[in-house]
Amino acid sequence: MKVAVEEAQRKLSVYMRERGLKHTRQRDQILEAFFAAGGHVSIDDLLGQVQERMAGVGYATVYRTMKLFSEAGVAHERHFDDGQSRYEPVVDDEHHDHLICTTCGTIFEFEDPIIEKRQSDIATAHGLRVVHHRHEIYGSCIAPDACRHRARPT
Amino acid sequence: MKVAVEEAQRKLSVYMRERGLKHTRQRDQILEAFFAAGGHVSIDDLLGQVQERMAGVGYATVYRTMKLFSEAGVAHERHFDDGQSRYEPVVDDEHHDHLICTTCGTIFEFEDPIIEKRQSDIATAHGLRVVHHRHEIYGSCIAPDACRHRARPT
DNA sequence: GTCTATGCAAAGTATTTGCAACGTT
DNA sequence: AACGTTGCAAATACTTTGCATAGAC
Repeated sequence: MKVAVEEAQRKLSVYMRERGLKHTRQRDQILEAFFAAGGHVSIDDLLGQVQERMAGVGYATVYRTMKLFSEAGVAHERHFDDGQSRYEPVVDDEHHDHLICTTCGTIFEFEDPIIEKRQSDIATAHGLRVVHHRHEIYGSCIAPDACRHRARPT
Repeated sequence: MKVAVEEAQRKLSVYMRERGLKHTRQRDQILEAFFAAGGHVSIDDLLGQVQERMAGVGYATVYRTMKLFSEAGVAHERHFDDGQSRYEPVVDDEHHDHLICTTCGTIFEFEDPIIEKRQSDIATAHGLRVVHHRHEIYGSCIAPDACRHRARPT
């Protein structure tokens, strides 16, 4: 993970330098907290994490910063069924989709070449070239007891 | 289409009768406007259509009614990338996913057995049973000129 | 010193809810 | 008459924006 943050820091620095944006303490802290959080963090959660490192940071800064990170290509914004924006680190520009457990809320990631292939065939058949896609599978635990073990504090 | 509304009316009547809900003029009108709209209508658009038939209807009624329709199984709520809820009629309980043209906004529907199969295999591999899924492919027109022809007023 | 970033509070969106009046059964 | 429904306005949840001050370069 250390490596991932550093790569993101470099990528972000380049992006900011190119457009005369400034390096600030809050942007540093937000980036670190964001990568430390692992993935699929909501703004609320992230703000909480950031405030532990640096009191006084407000929502606006986190919102603005995450938007910046998305534009710089170091974060990806996601919208699942709960109506909040969630962000996940972009690592090596890899792509994946999500499988969400409706029992415990765990979010799994998956990537399936067959599905990807079908998608682009379907798009082509309609005269389109895939720009991006969203694919979320919501499922309930076959064995709820086992599922509970995977539960994480949202 | 005539047939579809009638089927929905029956389904809805049964649902309402079962729980002592009442038949009202606005529910009738909303159902008709909804089916007449074809599919993927936003609340705003639908309210506009309904008000042409019956002035004075407010947002709250349309929101509440569409929620009722979803619960009764005659409408399906969708959330695409524009941040508005859109609804589409449920016809014969069939399922489909969406392919959206980012050039002209046209929404195509598709259904692919191979993708469906992969999805349930992936869920099973993670100990989950698919409850529902969301699959949207966003694509840009390969031939924009041809694409424009398909454009529809939103 | 110039110009961007921050933090706060206010403003936006999209949607939901409380409540008195109304309509259905 | 009893109870669900409507329309309005207020409330809510999430996100964005205006603006004065603070900070980066």
